Amino acid sequence: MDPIVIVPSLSGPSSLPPGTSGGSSTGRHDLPDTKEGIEELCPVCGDKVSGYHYGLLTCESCKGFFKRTVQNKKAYSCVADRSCHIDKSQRKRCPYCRFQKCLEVGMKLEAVRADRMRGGRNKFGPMYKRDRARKLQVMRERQLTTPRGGGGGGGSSSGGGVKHEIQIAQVSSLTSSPDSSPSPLAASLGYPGGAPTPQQHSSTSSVSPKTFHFEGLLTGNVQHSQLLLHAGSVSGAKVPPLIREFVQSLDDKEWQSALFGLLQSQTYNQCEVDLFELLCKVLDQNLFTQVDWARNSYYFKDLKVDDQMKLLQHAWSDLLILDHLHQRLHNHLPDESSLPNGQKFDLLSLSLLGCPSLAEPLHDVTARLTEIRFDVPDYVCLKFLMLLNSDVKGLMNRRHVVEAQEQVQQALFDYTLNCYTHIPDKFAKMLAILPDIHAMSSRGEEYLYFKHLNGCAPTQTLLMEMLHAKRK
DNA sequence: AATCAAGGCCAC
DNA sequence: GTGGCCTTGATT
Ligand SMILES: [Zn+2]
Ligand SMILES: [Zn+2]
Repeated sequence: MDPIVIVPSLSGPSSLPPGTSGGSSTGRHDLPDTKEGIEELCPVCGDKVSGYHYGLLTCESCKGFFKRTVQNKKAYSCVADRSCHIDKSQRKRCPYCRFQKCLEVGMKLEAVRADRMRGGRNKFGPMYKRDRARKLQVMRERQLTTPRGGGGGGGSSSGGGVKHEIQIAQVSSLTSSPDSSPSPLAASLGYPGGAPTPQQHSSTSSVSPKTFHFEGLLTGNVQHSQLLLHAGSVSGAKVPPLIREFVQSLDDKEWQSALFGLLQSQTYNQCEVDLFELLCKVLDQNLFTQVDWARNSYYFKDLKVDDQMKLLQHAWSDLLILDHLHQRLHNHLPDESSLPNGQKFDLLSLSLLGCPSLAEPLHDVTARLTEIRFDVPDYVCLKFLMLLNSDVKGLMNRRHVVEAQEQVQQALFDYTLNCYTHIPDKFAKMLAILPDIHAMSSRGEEYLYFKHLNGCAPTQTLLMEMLHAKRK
C-alpha cells in the first residue's frame, strides 16, 4: 500500500540540493575556504563529505548505507509519516527516510554495481570531474563578480580570453577526457556492427526488482536518462550510432543544475540584484559550459586551438540560443523562476540574449521547431552543425571541418528520413532554421554590446571577451 | 605512478 | 546494521 517513494526532485549532482546548502548547516562557517569545495557537508545527513559516491558528494556513512541498501535490496518502513528529519545524530533512526533522502538528493542506483566489481571508474567519472570544474567556476564567479567589489585592479590584459579559456581547460584538465570512450565512437563510424561497450547498466539488469521500492525507482529513474530514452524510443533502434553517441555525450541535468545553482548563489542573502547583470552571469556560465562541451566534442577536439577559437567565436551565441531552445522544448525549462530573494528571473530572456525585440523571432522559430517535431537527436546535430561551420573564414584545417559537417549532415539526414517519414522536408526545414537563429544571435550580440557600452554588463567575463573578439 | 570511487572488511 | 578504513583497478 505504500505509495512508492519516487521523488523526481530537480536536484542534479552539482549545485545545492533543495534542503541543503549553506543555510541548513548547523553552524555558519565564516571563512569558506577558497581552496576546497565550500559545501563539504553531506546533503543527506550533514556529516563531512568524503568524496563523490553514487553520483554526488556524500559522507562515508551514507555511501555505505546506500550501498548496503541497494546491494541487499533492503525494504525499510517508516513508523512515522515518512518525513523523518535526517541528520548526523539521527540518521540511524529511520533507514526508510534516510534512503528516501538519499534518492531525493540524487544518489544514483545505477552506480551500485550488480556484479560487485571493484575499483576502476564508471560512467559517472567524467561527470564528477565536470562537477568539480563547475563548482570551481561558480565559486570563482561568486567572489569575483560580487556587486561593487573594491578590487578594481583588472591587471590581466583583456586579450586572449577565449584562447586562455581553452588552454586553461586543457592544462588544468577540466575535462581532459570525453565522457564517452573513443572506441565506441570510432567503431560506430567504421564498423556497422557496433562496439563492445561493457559495463553500462549492470545493476539494473541483475538486481531483480522484487521490492516495491526498487520497482518504482528503476522505472521512475528517468531523470538523467530522460533524453536517452527519448532518443532510443523515437523509432526503435533507428537512431544512427553516431547520433546516439552525440546524445549520450550530453548532460542536460547538469545544465539546469548549474543554472539554478548560479541563480541561487547569486541572490542568496541579497535583497535585490540587477537582473540584467544576473542574466549576463548566467550567459557567461552557459558560455563556459559551451566551451567545455566543444573542447571535448567529437571532431572539434581534433582541431588546433586557433581553429577552435574561430569556430567558437562565430557560433557561441547561436549555440547559447539553441541550448536554451532545447532546454525549453525538451527539458521543461520554465519561462521564469523565482529567486531566493523574492525577485523573478525571466528565463525566457536567456533565449533572447536579453534582447526583448527578439521575442517574436524566437516565438516563430519555436513554433517551426515544434511543428517539425524537433527532438533531441535533431538538437545535437544542429549543435554540431552550428559549431562545425566550414564557412568560417581563416580556418587552417578547413577540410576537417568540412568532413565533419558532412558526416553530421548525413547522419541527420538519414535519421530524419528513417524516423520522420511522415514529416515532409523535415531535414531541409531544420537546416533552414539555422540562418534564422544566426540572425537572432547577431542581433542579440549587438544588443549585449550596446548594453555593455552603457556599463550595464559585468566586465571581465568570457561573454564580454567574445563580444569584443568578433568586433576586431 | 598517482587518483579516487566502488566494493570489502570487521570491530562496534 | 553502522561506519571508518582498506583493497582494487580503470583512468590519466
Ligand atoms: Zn551522510
Ligand atoms: Zn521515517
